[in-house]
Amino acid sequence: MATGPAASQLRKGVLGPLVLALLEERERYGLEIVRELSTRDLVASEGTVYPLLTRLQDAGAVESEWVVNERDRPRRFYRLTSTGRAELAAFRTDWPAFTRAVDSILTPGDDSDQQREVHP
Amino acid sequence: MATGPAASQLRKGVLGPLVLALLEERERYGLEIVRELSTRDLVASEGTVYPLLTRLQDAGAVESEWVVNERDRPRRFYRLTSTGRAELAAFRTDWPAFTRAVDSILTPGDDSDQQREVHP
DNA sequence: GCACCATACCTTGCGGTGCAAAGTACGCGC
DNA sequence: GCGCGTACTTTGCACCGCAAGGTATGGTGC
Repeated sequence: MATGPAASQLRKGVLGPLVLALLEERERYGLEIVRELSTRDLVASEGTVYPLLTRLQDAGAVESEWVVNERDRPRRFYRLTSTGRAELAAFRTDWPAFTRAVDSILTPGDDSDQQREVHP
Repeated sequence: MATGPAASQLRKGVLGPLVLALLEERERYGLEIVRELSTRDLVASEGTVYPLLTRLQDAGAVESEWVVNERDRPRRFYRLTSTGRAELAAFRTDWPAFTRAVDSILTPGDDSDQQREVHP
C-alpha cells in the first residue's frame, strides 16, 4: 500500500466501506442502511445509498436477494461477499493512516510525526 | 453549521481545509504545497492543487500575489484571508465528529457511542 | 550561443461521487 | 376510494481528484 493507490481511494467516498461495515454485522436492506447512517450523524439520502449499493454489487463486494414474507413489504437484502470482506479489511488498515496524516496537518504544533527521535 | 451541511462538506474533499491549514503557518506557493502534501503521505498532484487554489481564491478563502526576486523564479504566493480562517476553524470542529462517526461504524464492538448511559 | 533539464504555473478532459427530486409500486387505515 | 407511509429506482446536476499535456523561464554544460 505504502505511497500510492490506497491514499487515492481514501479520498474518494468513505461511504462504501461504511456500508460494508454495516453489512458485516448482518444482512440489511436499503432504507435500513439509510436510517442507520442517519442515526450515526452521517447524512446519506436514498439517492446516495441505492446507487452505491448497485455499484458495490457490480464490484462483487455485496450480493442481494429479494425477501418476501407476509408480514413485511418485499425488501432487497444485501449481504457481504468475501471480496467485500477483503475490501473492508483493507479500508480498516488504511483509514487510521489517513486520519493521522490529516490530523498532523490540521494541528501544526502537535508534531505527532512519530519516527523522529530515532536517536536522542 | 452544526448538524446538517457540514457533514456533507466533509465527505467532499478534505484537501481544501488541509491547504488552508498549511497556509495558516505561512504564505506558500503552489508547488511548495504539492511537495508538502506529498511529504505527509497525502498524494496530491499539481492537477489537483492548482485548480483547488483557484477555487479557494474564488471563494475568498485565500488571496494571492506574484513574488519576484532575483534569486528565485517568479512565484505566486497564497495567503489566508479571514474568511479562510473561519472555514478552517469550522473544519477543525467538524473533523473530529466526522472521524468519530466513521470509527463508531467501523469498529462495531467499540460502542464508543457516548451519550447513552443516561440512565443505567 | 545553444541544447538540455528543472522549476513553476496553468488547462483540458475523463471518470467517479454525493445528492435532490421525481417516479413507481404496494399495503394499510378510515 | 383516498391518502399515507414504506421501499426501491432512476434521472440529472455539480463537484472533485487526477493524469496528461502545454507554456514560460532560468541555470548548466559545452
